[in-house]
Amino acid sequence: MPESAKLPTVAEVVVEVSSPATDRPFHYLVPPGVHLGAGARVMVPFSGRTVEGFVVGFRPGSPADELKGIERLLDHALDESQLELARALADETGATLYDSLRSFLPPGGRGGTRRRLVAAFPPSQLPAVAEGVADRVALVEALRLLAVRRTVGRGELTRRFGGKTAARVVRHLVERGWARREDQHAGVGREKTRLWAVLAPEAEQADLGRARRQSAVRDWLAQRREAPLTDLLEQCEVSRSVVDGLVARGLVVLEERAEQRDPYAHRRFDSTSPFRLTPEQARAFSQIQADLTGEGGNAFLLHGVTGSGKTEIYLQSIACAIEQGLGAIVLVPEIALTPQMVARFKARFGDRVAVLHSALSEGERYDEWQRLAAEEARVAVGARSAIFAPVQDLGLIIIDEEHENSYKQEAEPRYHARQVALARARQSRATLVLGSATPSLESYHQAREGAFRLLELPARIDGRPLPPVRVIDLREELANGNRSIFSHPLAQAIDSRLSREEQVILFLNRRGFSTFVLCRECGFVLRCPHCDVSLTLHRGEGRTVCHYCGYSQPVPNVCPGCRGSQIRYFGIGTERVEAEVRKAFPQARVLRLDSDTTGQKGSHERILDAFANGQADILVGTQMVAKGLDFPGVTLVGVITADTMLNLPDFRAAERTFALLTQVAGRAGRGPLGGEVLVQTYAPDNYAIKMASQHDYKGFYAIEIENRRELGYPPWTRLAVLSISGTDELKVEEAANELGRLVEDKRGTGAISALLGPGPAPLYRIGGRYRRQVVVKLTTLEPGVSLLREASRQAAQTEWGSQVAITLDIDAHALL
DNA sequence: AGCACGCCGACT
DNA sequence: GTCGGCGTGCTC
Repeated sequence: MPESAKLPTVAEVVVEVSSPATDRPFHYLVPPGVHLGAGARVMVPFSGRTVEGFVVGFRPGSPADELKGIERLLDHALDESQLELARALADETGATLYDSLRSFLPPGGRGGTRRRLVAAFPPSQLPAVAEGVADRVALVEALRLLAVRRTVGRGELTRRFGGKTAARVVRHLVERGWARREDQHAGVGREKTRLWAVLAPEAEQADLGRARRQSAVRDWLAQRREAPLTDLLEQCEVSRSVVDGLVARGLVVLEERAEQRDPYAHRRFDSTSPFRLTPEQARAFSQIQADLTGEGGNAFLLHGVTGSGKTEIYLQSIACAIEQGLGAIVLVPEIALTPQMVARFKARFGDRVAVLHSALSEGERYDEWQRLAAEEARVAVGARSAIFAPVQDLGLIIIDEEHENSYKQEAEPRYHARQVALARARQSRATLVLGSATPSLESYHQAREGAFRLLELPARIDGRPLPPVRVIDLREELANGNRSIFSHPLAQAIDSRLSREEQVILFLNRRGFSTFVLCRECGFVLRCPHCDVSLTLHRGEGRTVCHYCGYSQPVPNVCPGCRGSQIRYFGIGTERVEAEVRKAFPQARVLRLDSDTTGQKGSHERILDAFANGQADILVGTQMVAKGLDFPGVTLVGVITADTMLNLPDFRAAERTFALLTQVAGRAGRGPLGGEVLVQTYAPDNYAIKMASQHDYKGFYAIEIENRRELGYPPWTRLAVLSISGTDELKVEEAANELGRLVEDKRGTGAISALLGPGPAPLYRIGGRYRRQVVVKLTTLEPGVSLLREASRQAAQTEWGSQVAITLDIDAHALL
């Protein structure tokens, strides 16, 4: 820390201006008497304004320094270890150091100023933009946005128009008086307060004369000295004015106290004890236990088939960590962070668990974060960003379903939770456990190379077999004249389950009713005006919807192309499956679980509870029904079409198909009645479908790892994607070509093994923005990341590059 | 990123 | 003259 000599100390500050040009420390004098360490959050003058920044280091002052001073110390938000991790994160992902540092602050309470634009005109009176005004198109678009939403974030405008145009548009709107800027300084502290009534010490004997209610309250309060005001009013059945009377007499004092919200206060969790482990579970657990109680720092890949009892191993490992005085982080995919999952952890560890996920309010998440920092809670359970949680003396990190895509953040900083977990575990000598029934190719490869220790659970607990999987060739069904969405075997299987009063899950990875609307006369297909996709019919809403940007329009009665009436709907979604089930099996009680039926808070839980309680026979759904659900009554799982994911133009298509089929198949036969799985497909010979039907992960891995080797895809290389997007097609193309040339120039170093593109992204247009990409295969991260960072920085300075948005994604997960 | 500065053409 | 639009360069 700085030692105040005669010359003032100079602090190195990373400012909250996240751009390549400002992604370096700036130097400021530390005012005398101010004590701050690395990681402090400060306000500093910067280019004519005051911005927030993080102190990342110090150097001694010199007489030659002509520096500005730090204006204000906000707090000591980060410590040295967090600084170190943030630096590594920035280096590995190409993100700015500021964005990386910010990840370690509590979500929601994250510092920084949120700049927003607020409409200053009535919604009905859209101001007219004069002809010939510069940026007219952008101005009109911004005004339309403001008219609808009334407030628009600065970041969104930047994404839409590019930095310079966005800045001009904002200035124009403000100067015309059509909008005003609003700077919301997001402080970290956002405590909820509650009024408490406290009895003054000399109050008890005071004569209150005829004030009957006041003396009643005084007597009630005398027994407990203090109580929350709301409780008092309720219990004593008096109004606030009675208490005010006591306050006026000086007998009671009202105090505002900070209160912690407990998001799970209304729920009861019956505590559970550890279950007896099977011999296989015990073998796996003992290795984790040995690391936790010994040296630590090892990484385990827990490859356990569905229903093999991975969660119980997690729970006992956490218990072991807590016994050692260590804390733990448990990551689960966002989609699996259901109340059922949380309940399992709460039931075992009670208040020592802090839950972090997006369904909590900002304040609730902040409180949970603080409970971890204060060591009141020792276990963080949450989605991706919980890997940054301030768990003290971290001893264990668990990533459940480690192959899940939701662990990859698709915004700056573009990290993968697994990669941050590895760095944190290394730093704290913590034990890392990656669990999955279908490990990512990357992780299994690491295990084979010896970087992870492989722990295997090849069988289900209680000796239950994995369900047999039957692959049904839809081409044959079609040849036999069956045009319905249920093959004969599937229809029969559903029928038999219904007659035996067993339960069925039907899975399809697409929501909506029909995936495209086509005119039989002229071939016109209804498309999104902003995106490169066809519109999906949502019959319940009577609209066709774009699944990428949310655009929707009413279902047309006649073809917009030829005015003909032969409009037909093709492609199936879950809404259609539900309708067909009701038609084919009118006696069945059907529930649907997808993001259309789970819009309201709690509806997800309601649907699952209803199914668990046997209030429905058939559950139709998207991936939501595939993950982590445990319904012993389900004896049949039907996959309506396995092909939807297989044909995506992405190098992970086979891996995703295999994983999803395995996961969904795993929902069957978890109870004593056993179960089976029927998979309908037009590609029964595809290796992903075949191997999934045989529950053969190793067989799938063997084929896929060779495919990846031949094509030079991960895990044999690190895949980086430079994306170029903008509203002007020509500018995007020119900028992409320029960027391609710049990357090509850097190939000589050997870090870049292959370069694909520049070319249009498979989804060429989303939300009115054209998208091109340069795909790069790296042999090593360093100097690969620096080279690509440099290329994108250079491209941003070119004529075209400055007018589009350029992003860099290291270890990109999808190429769409 | 966002601010100031300085150049340029179009107006009172 | 001078006002607003737009490119350029810099930020401790």
